[in-house]
Amino acid sequence: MLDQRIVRESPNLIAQELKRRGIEVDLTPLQLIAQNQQSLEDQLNKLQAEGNRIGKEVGKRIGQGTDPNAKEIIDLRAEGNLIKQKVADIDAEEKKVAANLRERLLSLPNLPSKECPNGRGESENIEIRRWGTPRREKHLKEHWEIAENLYLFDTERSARIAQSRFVTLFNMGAKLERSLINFMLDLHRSKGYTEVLPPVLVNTSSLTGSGQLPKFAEESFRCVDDDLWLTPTAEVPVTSLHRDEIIPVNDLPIRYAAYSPCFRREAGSYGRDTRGLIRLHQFNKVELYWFSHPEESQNAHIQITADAESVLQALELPYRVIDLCTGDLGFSASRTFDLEVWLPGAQTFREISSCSICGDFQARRSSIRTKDTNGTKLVHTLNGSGLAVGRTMAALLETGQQSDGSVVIPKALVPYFGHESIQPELPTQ
RNA sequence: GGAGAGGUGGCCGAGUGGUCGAAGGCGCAGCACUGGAAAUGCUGUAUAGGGGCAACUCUAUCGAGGGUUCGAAUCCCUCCCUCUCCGCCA
Repeated sequence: MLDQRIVRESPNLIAQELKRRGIEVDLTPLQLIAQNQQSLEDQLNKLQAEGNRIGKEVGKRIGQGTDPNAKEIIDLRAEGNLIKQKVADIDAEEKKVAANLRERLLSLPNLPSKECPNGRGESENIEIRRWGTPRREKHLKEHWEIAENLYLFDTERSARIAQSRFVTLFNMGAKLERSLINFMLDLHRSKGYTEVLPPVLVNTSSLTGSGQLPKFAEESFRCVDDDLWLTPTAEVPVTSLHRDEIIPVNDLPIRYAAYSPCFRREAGSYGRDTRGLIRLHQFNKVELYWFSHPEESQNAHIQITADAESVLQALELPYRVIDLCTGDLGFSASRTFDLEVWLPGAQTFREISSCSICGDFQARRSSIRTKDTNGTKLVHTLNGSGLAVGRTMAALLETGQQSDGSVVIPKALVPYFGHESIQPELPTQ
């Protein structure tokens, strides 16, 4: 959420920055609403002050022995009643205007950071570095082909259980998923992250606090009877972990590594990535999340990205780092580095982690502050996948595939997985 | 699900209609004392929005929302949450 004061005083600044995202808005109506809200609040404050004065006067006079039924008291009471009526009217109006203002503010995306490159969309993103050597041989298989022979997962039967875009893992597939989650969490723990296993059902306030609501309701699964939603990413519950808190400055930065299943409707992606583990309604993810002092957040962004990269490096998975341009930026982000892993079967890079700095955007929505000698201020929040587990498995299978149908497991994962490779002749039962 | 108790400042805890934004304690910060520290003493210490160069001041907030009243932390209603006991359950 953007600062109301800026909306009131210099909305052009906002309009200018939103334009970089490709959003053309006239903020004059919003400015008028904000100013109107403030003017109503001002009137309200003055009336309330008058009402308080009368109330105290009555108390004082009765306390001094004036007969509660004396004319002067009755007159004061009448005056108080008059003010009460006016207060009720203005208060109702102010609430209406304030709610309208908030709703509109909540629907505006974050402003891109100065460093974020301008661009209209995906095609104008900037590659900033690569790591590792991609496998470029011909006839490499895609992960679902590899998995079929090894009987690692089944998507068709999963449609019987749930719907399309769900997966059931079996045997070495299930074990691989489990070992990847443990591996990632241990790696991040060793760097000082606090491990978190949050609720998977989150309420409306949590989704609003991190920016998924009100604009993206159609992307989340909802339990209508309970005001609860299935979390689309651990970013949501972890943000709300400190909602309405003032974090002591010495506790910053707070760094969490949260594992959670993630649920997304993937509305509007019909026909895309219909096979395999790339795009599912339910997938596992280990999410990195920082609450940072505002002055430290730039460095934090570099660090959280490096921490996400370290997983790919440990797993020997080649990748590249993309600096998303303003037109491709997510709603809450002010700048984002995407990590794209190389998928040898598809001969392409695919997003496996998105490392974003949100500035005070989520902190203002969620009211998360810190206090130092200069006063109380909003913290900055950052998030990055570390990593999406299903896509990691896809990359591992395609990268480790051998001509005999087996898959070699990277050394770092062997202690977790318990096998150096996955062999076709392993029993499937 | 049934019965009962309760939700007050960073924490504990007083407050049942009139200078209560809220006693007291703890914690924290500053100052004094000390060679240094402990102990002690003094002072300060919520958040948000408005006005003022500032000192300061106004408004709101005692789980949330509504009501009664000139006036509500205090009375009434609704909801949410927590705890205890019983039932059920992985």
